[in-house]
Amino acid sequence: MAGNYNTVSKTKILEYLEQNAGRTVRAHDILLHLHETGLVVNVTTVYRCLDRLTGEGRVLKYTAEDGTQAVYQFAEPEHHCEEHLHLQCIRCGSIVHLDCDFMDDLKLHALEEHGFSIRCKNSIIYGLCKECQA
Amino acid sequence: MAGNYNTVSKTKILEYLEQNAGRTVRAHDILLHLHETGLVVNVTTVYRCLDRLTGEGRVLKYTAEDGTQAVYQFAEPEHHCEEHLHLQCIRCGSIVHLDCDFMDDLKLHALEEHGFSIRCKNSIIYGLCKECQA
DNA sequence: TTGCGTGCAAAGGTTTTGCATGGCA
DNA sequence: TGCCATGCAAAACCTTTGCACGCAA
Repeated sequence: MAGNYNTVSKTKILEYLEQNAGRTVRAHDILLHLHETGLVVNVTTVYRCLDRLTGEGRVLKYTAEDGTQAVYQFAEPEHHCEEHLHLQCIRCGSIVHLDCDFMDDLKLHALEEHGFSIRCKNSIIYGLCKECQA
Repeated sequence: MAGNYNTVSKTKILEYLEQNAGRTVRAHDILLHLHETGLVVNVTTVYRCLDRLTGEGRVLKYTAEDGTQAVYQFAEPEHHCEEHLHLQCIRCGSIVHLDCDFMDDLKLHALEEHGFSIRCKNSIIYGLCKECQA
């Protein structure tokens, strides 16, 4: 089974994602960070670790607003990120978790009024956060 | 100013998008369709026409669920697609317009409770449509 | 005639794959 | 020891760019 081994690369990548839990990061950011801390890994390894972490549900994968590359976000275990939507600021990249009662209203409305069953995985709503609306 | 000229390519591309208004299509789909109808155009032209149409607000651009490529959708002029979110079925690709009063509630909730100002452009929520929930 | 649109070829960027080697348990 | 993870190089893939030519208005 994949993802069984806890290697240095995988651990360090998850740590970095956890430190940046409030935003999304690109594969390139991770690579740069690892190199800065003295851990020389290959891009391929970064992608493969991210795949495993995504498969384990410990990391969420989205697409950057420009659509040119994938971005990754730490999935805080106790936050149940698979069950609510995320809002991302197009200026600073910060993430807002829509983990409130309104999320239930939204799911219910989509289902009852539009016959649509929302899957939060991969979904992302863009906009501007409080700080960036100036 | 860009987009002034109404060329055959641009017209045919918009027609195809209008015929498929209920779903999103990829640049490759457009190219294939044009070739099938006997109009031989280059991929570059397809991308450039799509850019102009997107700039004019006549076409919406998203990212496919897998994040590997861009998808395009006809923006029905009278529907004000810039003002509401869209739900897309991950099985059949069909699009549901969230153009109802609930959309106002959602915008208001995001703003008042999370300080977040939603931009519908590029945003897409994935899930399963009525027909595909079986 | 002016300037935008197009085709072609090439490059750009991110992500994936094959194969041999290295490392975890 | 057995299997998974990694590095390296190359490929795949979508998309963009430069330049010369063609076409719309």
